[in-house]
Amino acid sequence: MAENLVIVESPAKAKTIANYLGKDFNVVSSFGHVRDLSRKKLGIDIGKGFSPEYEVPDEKRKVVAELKKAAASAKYVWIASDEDREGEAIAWHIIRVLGLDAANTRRIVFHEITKEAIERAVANPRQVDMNLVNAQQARRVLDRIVGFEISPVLWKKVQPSLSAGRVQSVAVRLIVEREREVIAFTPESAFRVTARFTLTGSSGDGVIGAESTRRFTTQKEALEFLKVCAGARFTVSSVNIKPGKRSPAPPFITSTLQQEAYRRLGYSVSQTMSVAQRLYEGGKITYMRTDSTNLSKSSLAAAAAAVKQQFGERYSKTRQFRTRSKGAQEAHEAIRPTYPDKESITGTQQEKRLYDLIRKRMLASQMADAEIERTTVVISAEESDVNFTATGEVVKFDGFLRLYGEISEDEKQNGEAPAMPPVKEGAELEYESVTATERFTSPPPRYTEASLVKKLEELGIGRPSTYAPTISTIQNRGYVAREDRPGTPRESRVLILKGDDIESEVKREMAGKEKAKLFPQDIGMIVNDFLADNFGDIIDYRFTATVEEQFDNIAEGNEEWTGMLERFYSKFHPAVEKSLAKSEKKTGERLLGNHPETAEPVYAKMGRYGPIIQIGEASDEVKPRYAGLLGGQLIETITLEEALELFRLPRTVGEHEGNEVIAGIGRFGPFVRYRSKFYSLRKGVDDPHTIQLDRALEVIAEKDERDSKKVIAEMGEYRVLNGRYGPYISFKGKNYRIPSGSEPEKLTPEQCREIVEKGDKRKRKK
DNA sequence: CAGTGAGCGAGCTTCCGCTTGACTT
Repeated sequence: MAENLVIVESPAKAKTIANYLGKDFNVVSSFGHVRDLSRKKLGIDIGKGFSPEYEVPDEKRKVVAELKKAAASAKYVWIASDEDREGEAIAWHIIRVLGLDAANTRRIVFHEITKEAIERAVANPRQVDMNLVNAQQARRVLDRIVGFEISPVLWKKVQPSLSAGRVQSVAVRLIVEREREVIAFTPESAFRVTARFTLTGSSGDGVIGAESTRRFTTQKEALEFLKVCAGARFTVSSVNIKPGKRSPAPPFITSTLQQEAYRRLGYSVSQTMSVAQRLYEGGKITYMRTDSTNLSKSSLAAAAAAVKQQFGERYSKTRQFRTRSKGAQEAHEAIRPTYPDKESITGTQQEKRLYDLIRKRMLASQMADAEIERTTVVISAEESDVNFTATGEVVKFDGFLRLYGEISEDEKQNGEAPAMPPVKEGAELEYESVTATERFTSPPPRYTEASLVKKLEELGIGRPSTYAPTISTIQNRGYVAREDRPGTPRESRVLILKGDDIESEVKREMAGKEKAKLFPQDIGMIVNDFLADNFGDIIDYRFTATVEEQFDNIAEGNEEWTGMLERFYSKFHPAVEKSLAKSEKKTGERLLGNHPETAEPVYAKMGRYGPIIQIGEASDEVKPRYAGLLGGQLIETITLEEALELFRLPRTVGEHEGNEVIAGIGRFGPFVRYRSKFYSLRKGVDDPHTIQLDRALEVIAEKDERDSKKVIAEMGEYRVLNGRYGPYISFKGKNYRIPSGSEPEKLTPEQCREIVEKGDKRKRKK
């Protein structure tokens, strides 16, 4: 038995370290925290100095038992959890849960997993830092109090099962406020003038694309300018060549990896994390939850060697980046390939692409700046004081761009800045065309998952391990949804001057088209407004930064952690009491106007099952009429006309064989109903408002046909069915997968029974 | 699962951060 037991947080890390430490060390993992506050109860005795009641959760029992056993047979226990607030607390909890003796327990830390770093750590053990542990306890207890005291207020005042918290509520607030900016935005248009010039005569040849230095607010002004341009003599009035350079971005941390994987590969935040997790477990990359851009010495050397080997000496430049994010705890390295010289890996397509991105970003960060020559040409005509400018870019030395090109939003739209033909001052030009295009200003952009992470990180809210879960939480609670929008058609006017003729055109474009953007939902807006009214301090963007400062004070030993909580709670708890004392329930009710025929009031508000329109006031005599809002409609913005439109459904389409055919829109979209069976209508194909009986019957027949094919075979209680994931067996309300290789049509009842029994066994193992 | 609800009441929901499974009928 090994004399030494080393406990780290992650099993993948344990495996690597074991290789460096050799036979005398048994390296095991705690799988993160081993205990926490009770899941059900508040778990804090506020009256007794905020004393926390910790429990080992069920799923951690096994790990703890194994750790205990391993510790009992070791002479020395080394706890090598991360060197940050959470890591220190993990170490302390392990000591308490395992009942370890301080005398033979050693706390060690390392920031990178290299032989040298680990040997240095082992040579310098220390004790658990209780100040740091207390800072974590303060953080934990504060988050629990905020979450577990505000959420029940929401259950009473808004809706059951809702939640609020220091991180998620700010995330929702960002999205709600951005949406309101978009709603309040009115686009303005102006005419942007571009021209294509050709060099003439002795000036050489080539084409230059240029843009006017002025924009014109009205079509009339734009037209007048084009008239001035017609027949004007254009010359190059100045040529300015400026050298410039571009530097590579730092290697990835969690938030930048999520952003780039979204931008370049289209991965969602959670997708990126799970692919990265697999790469990490396979030993292909370093740890993927990190806020540090630091690179280990050995990886810098490996990267330099790889760059020199692939591109030559001139391309290599060793750099170390300073971490810039707020509140970074820097317990790990940047995300990089374990072996930077390894160009590709085996794995799924997704894994290969993400690895490639991580590797290129890291190697590029160790490459030389790109050298660029930017040419700006000013073109003018005597007839007008409005000039044209053209810019061209020539890459003199590509440096890191060779490996990791940039894609800015501009470049995505316009492509690379065009190359410029060589021109001299005074060169004469002729226009091929001059085009005035009406352009509209855009509202501030809605958040994507990735840009929300970026914003949260800027505000210092949340940690690398929580970005992805937070985004899931606010979607699971129904506060926000990731949606596409087709946009609305908009006309843009275009004037084109060619020769002496000016033509006008109207271009149709889609305004406000969105893909995978985060949209607030009604319940998110109502909860946000409720929190803003009652708990403004908590959802203030600076709240986390303020408490983080206090946690830092505790960590440095300058403040008692219970004192800090005392001060916080003495202000926070009265706000909870006050919000409970207010009797009204928040439904976000909004009066849209009065019904044009009956003059009854029409309201938009939150119902038990979602947002609804209500016509009429509820009383003993009057029973109001209700209709649900459609996807994309908001209580805040729906108009009276749109609201009344909703009452045209459900409608009777007609009668077939003595039964009514009804069309409507339900929780899962538009449908027709026939003999109490529902048939979904495809968006963009059939509209429940207008669908006719013959078409409705077609839809019904199609689905009945599909359903009849659903049953492959029926053998008493066993039914072989066709499902979303292929054929399966249905037995007593439970479903079972059919092993691959067997033909579902030819299954016998005996084979079915076997499959079901095997399936049940698998389930029971869990 | 396809409507926005009788009445009453018990029981439930919830945080953030550290980790990885199990599970895809």
